[in-house]
Amino acid sequence: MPKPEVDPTVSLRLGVDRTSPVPLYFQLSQQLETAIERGELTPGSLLGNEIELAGRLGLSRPTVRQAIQSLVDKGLLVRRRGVGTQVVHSQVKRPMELTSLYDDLEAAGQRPATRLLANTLVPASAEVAAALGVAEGSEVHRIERLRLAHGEPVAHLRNHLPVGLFDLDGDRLESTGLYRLMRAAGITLHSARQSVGARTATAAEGDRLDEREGAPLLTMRRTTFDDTGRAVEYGDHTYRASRYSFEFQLLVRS
Amino acid sequence: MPKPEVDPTVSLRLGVDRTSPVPLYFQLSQQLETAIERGELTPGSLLGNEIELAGRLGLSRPTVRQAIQSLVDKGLLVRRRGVGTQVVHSQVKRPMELTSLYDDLEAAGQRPATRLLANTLVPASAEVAAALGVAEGSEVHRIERLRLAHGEPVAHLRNHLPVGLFDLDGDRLESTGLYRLMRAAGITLHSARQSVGARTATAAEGDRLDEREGAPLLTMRRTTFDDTGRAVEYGDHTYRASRYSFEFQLLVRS
DNA sequence: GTCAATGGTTTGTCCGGACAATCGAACTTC
DNA sequence: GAAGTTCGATTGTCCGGACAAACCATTGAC
Repeated sequence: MPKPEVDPTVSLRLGVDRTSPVPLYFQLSQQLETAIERGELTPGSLLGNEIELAGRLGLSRPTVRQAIQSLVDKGLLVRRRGVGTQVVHSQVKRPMELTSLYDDLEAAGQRPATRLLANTLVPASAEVAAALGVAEGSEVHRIERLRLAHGEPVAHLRNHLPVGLFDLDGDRLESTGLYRLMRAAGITLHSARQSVGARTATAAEGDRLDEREGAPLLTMRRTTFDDTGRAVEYGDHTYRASRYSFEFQLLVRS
Repeated sequence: MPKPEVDPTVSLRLGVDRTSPVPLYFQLSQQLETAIERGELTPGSLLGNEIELAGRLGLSRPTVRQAIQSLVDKGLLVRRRGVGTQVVHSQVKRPMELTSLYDDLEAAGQRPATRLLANTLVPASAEVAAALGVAEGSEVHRIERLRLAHGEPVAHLRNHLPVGLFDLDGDRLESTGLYRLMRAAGITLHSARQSVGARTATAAEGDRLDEREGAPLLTMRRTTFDDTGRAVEYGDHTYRASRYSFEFQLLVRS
């Protein structure tokens, strides 16, 4: 019985534009990714071997491998030596990224809004100084914001930032997220150290978030670093557990 | 004024063993990683250009690049075109991985223990069936465990698993983590979809975890998939917020 | 003094080739 | 029929080279 299993990439309109400044491997990986998203490459199907694929596209094998590897890193493909490359049966949504709550809510169609509660300079407490790597008592920015979705409070965000990093404009703080402002100021975010916990609301916290005293809160503390290793932000956030939870995908790094 | 900034890798004892079955790029990346951990490569220092490094080690540039790239992916190094490769000023600990609580506690020296509360076969509820991709009402394993650290309860773990995946031995469930058992059974874990939230404890939950009713709990729901896309586990866990929080590192994928 | 042009350094991308390691299936042997 | 063997297929690793793109410091022009 002949196996009618053909390389599913042959029917795809794959092809690269060599006049484009976009790297070839990136063009290919994007085309493959959209094909997977659209279901044109069905989960579990083999991809056809690299050498043949390279020949058909007029690319070298290293270039094709680079494209495939980037999708393997994203968790969309799985390679097996001696077998081939398969599309993962994916419930894959998105790995946990370093995004701001604002972008998350906006992507979910939740119409985020921000109410700026405070934007001042304060002496750094011991905790803040340790996180930001500055001297205790030295001046740092302190921002407090209330984040709303559909007009309802979702989270209380308190952030401390070193001075002189970029312009903290009150208007812009209300119209977008902090991370977007930092990126726009030329800061390259690199990594963050996070701690997620829970506690019950005090009376004051309850007032702020429209919850009762004793209501469950999700807490997140985060120190963010840029690619030079500087701490650029320290955040201490509380979320209404009734309105928010962290959703994310984890990949096994092998 | 002359800059005495020399390539710090020259003083390192770097070298590869070509008779070893370990890939050359892996040998190099490990040597670099340990050098960074030991502080022999200080944060912020340049690494010396790839071509010269390759020549010194008797390797090709692609191999050296592969080694460096793996450390960039781990967040230990940063590359800049026209500048060089720098060691990140790292607070880097560990990116969020797909680990079991058992391993986490053990790594932290917390002497974990497990009390097996239940290990039965039950018909799948709608929620479990949807998560595991089986028919509602079909039989699935149900495990309930209490996780202790230093003899104190830390978390209540309820897991559902499809039948026929591997042998669920009660003794082994008490002596190690679930993920270790799965890996030992030849299952290749690939990814997981997680949701982290908070709520207050009911009276029954309080009893189990040695907390009062109304105490804050951290909740985590997780569906884990293997590399074929099968759901291999669905977990519904509650942690004592007073004793546990999630600590992890996030990297910006660029 | 300030700004623009220049050039050197370094990483980014891409090529073509070679051999090894691993997997699965077909085949052989008992 | 079952177990071991062989073999083709596919990815993993490694090499050497070439040019492009981006960054930084220096130089030059105004």
